[in-house]
Amino acid sequence: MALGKNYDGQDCSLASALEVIGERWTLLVIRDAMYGVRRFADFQAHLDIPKAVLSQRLSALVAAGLLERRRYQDAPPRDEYVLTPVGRELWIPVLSLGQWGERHLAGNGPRRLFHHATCDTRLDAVSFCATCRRSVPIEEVEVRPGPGLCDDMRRDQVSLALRKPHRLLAPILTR
Amino acid sequence: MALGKNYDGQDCSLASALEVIGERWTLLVIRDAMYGVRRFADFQAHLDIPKAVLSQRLSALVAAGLLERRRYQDAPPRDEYVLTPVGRELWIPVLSLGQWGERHLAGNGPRRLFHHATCDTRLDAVSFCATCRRSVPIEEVEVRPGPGLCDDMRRDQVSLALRKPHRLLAPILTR
DNA sequence: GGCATGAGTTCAATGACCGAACCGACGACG
DNA sequence: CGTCGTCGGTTCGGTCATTGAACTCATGCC
Repeated sequence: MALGKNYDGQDCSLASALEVIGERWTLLVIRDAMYGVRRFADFQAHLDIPKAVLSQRLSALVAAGLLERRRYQDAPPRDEYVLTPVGRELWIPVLSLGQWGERHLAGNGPRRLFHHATCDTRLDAVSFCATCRRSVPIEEVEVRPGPGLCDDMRRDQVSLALRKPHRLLAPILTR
Repeated sequence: MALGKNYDGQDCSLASALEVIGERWTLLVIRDAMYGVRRFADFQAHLDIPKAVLSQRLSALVAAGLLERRRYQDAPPRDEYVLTPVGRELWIPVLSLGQWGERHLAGNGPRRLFHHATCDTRLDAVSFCATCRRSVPIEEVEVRPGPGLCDDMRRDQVSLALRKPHRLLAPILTR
């Protein structure tokens, strides 16, 4: 059976989710949007993704309501892409999946550490703050470079910006 | 840039995870293995997945250490596929992603409910039991049909088995 | 006017998915 | 013994998705 773009025949919520975020590159685009990437060129440079694929993914995420397109300049017309509240709620699945990858696959120690921005506590794999004893929404999370982040790696502006602690969702303004 | 099967060039744990579970169908296979599906024919019938794709996915998951292949019969030789502890640890990402899909995309109410098998409490989107005040591992979870599950749907043996409460990981033995 | 930049679009080659058919090794049955 | 059914695949050619490279358009700047 053709799974199809819309996962016909699969009667479950997971399939519905995969229908939106299951294509190649999509979850990485969402992850970058969580870091605060907003501009086409920044997504493209940081992910090194083919432009045609990025264009299609961004449009699909806008159509699905996970990103919204915002005009940031009129002449020439320039749009940026910002996570909606629906998109933001993917924070826990994205975090927990990344932590699973880090624990079982990655090696070299954690590349990114996620902290509760207000009390500085490092969060667990489901964004739980042990100090405040509550789950922390993405709006209150700060990402920091971890010991596994190599210094000789990416030179795009987003990678450079993420070498310092950075509040999630805060725009990474590269120009 | 070619993302490649091994997500070359992506320096992050999420990409490592997607390298293993990011292909079409893979996460649905893992989800079925969590329900207790073990036999090739059962995965195939429940998911209605092309056999060649299923065969490749199962082999890849075995190679990656998420599933193990077990001989359940010698004449003729017959293997089944069982989640390893590494595969089981995908429970939270899979659950939270499914809950996101249910909340924002699915409609018709929840098709599956997940309960703490020992105290009967319904679990939240990160498998937290509010009664016991702890996160519940997959080994202690029971899946039940929810109000959104249609009675006129799938007729494969796995779907029929899941119409009753069923302990996760417990083998669904259809023959 | 020429060049650089940003946000794409186009296109042909390659790889992944898919439906359909097929295969081999049994066990069951008449 | 021969035939059929079942299981766990394998094969194959057509369709779709991804990709690298080139290109386009609309600006602003020098």
